[in-house]
Amino acid sequence: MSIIKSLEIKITNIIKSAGYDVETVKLCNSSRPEFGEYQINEAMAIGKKIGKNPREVATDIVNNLNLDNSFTNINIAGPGFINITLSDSFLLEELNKILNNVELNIDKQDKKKIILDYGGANVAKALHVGHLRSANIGEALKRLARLLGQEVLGDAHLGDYGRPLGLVILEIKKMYPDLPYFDPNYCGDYSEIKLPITNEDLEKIYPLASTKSKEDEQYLEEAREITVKLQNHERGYYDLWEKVVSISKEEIKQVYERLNVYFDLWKGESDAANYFDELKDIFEKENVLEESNNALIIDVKKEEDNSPMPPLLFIKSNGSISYETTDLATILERKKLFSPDEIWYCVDGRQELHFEQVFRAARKANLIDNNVKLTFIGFGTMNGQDGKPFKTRDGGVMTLKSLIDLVKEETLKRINPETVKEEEKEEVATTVAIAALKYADFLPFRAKDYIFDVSKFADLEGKTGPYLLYSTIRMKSLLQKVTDKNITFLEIDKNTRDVIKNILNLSNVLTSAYQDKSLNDIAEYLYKLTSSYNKFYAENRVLTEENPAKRISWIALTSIVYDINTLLLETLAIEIPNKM
RNA sequence: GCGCUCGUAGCUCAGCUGGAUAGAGUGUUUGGCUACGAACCAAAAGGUCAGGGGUUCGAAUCCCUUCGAGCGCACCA
Repeated sequence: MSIIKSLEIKITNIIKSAGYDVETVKLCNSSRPEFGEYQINEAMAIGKKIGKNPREVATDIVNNLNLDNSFTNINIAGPGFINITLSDSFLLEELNKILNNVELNIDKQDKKKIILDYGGANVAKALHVGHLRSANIGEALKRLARLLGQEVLGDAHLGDYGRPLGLVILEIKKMYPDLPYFDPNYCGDYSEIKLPITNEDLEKIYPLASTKSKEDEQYLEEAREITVKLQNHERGYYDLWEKVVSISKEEIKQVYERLNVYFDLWKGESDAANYFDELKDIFEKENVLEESNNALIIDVKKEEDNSPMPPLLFIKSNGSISYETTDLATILERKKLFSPDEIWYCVDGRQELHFEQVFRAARKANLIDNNVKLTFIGFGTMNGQDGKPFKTRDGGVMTLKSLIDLVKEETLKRINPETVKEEEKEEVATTVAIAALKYADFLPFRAKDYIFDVSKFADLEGKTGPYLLYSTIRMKSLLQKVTDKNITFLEIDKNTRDVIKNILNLSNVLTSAYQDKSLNDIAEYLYKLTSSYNKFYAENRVLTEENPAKRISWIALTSIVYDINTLLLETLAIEIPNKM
């Protein structure tokens, strides 16, 4: 259990023993440090509830707090704020407990099995800046949940189905009509055919086909037909589709790996489609399907709705499956294969209505147990500086690869030639660039739209990824020079007090990040902890300090901060280079 | 039209289940390397928390309203 949590429990009991009824007490960081390090606000809430002067309540509580030697400098201020400071003896004991294992200062969650759907990659489309958030946030949430004791399966849920693929296949047919895939009389083995198409070609084919389909009704109709053929696994077309998917998947994997994003499952929408017949049976049996305009729909309106809630389109009028239905089939698939306790969707916030429809339809047909939580984790849209969804100057989208390269140009300029070997420069620059990119992406609250600006990512000073890497490497470098044995906390002095306070706050931060499903808390905390340490570092000389008790305590402090930084950067999927 | 999200320092953003005097980074001005790694540290300046009203001991935070921005509203995914 974390240090703060154990104190909160202790204080709760103290308040109860003073004769007041409380559930859980929160030990808050003081907003007025001159009165104490922490404050307890409960006396005012209790006073209000039972109609007693809050200062009297506070006095009763303080009388009992005084009996515990964990606290010093206990005082009451204003309408009934109780201010306290933690005693040195208490802190020393607790810090030494976590010195060799900072995870002892982390509160775990009740164990659950979670499937996390993130990434948002689509076959035959380049990963672009819009995919950055889902990859970053999803990967970090996965690691955070694991750190807090959950079992998590990350699923790429590849967009490998539906009309975009129909369009791609159609365009390939137009370009290479003589390929055996389109020859109904071909009886040979498709795996022997060499496809004259690379991933780079694919990334060009889709936009081209998409534009054509908007201008040419006939073309669009053909694409629709091919989409149906694919969904029916028609020979030739389906084989070509498989080839296209495998080419694209390889490239997507590589870009994700560069971002330290690793999926446990590479399931796609097409896998879920295999569950469609079973899904349809369930929905028919539950009697929730209706016919409307030649399509099959599910009414998901509720009486309490005061906003538009369109019906969920189950089967389109041309017989093809909508992506709502694909998502429903995916729920069924996940239930059957993994029986999760929760499914999280880390996707663009604009899809909220879509998922609301899907969740409601799933509940209506009892597709999944009522106690299985379906959670929408929407993130803000990445906009350009004009406030509209981001486009490059020529109107296109910026790929993730080119964004990484742009930032790398900046980091490369600043690599220290005295510590980094020439042949390692490129790799280190890439690692630092990705840290800059990821950290800048984590800072704004998840659900808010944000303005995409390359210079924001290329900024390498101040509250940035490189700052954290640099500082952490510097701590490591210091620790490697230590010659003292038996490192332990022996004393606490005013130089280290601020850093220690930040160390204690670790679990609070992780818990609130987990509750909000937002990483900005962790990103802020890393900066706060690191900068408080850097202030200490600038004002004191650790290794040459003559007072051995001070020196050894300072080394212990450095060690804990280093361990926390390492752990949290790992959780954010930010890699730390050895030198930079 | 209906709904969702939002408006905080020049810029980019925290803070929002109500707590004491509003917080960072950046930019501007200034100081600190004979140094455990200066991608660092310190200081100054910068605010009608979009406007108005309400709830109360207390509001950036909750409620109402006006203005402004972005997004969504069945056969794209």
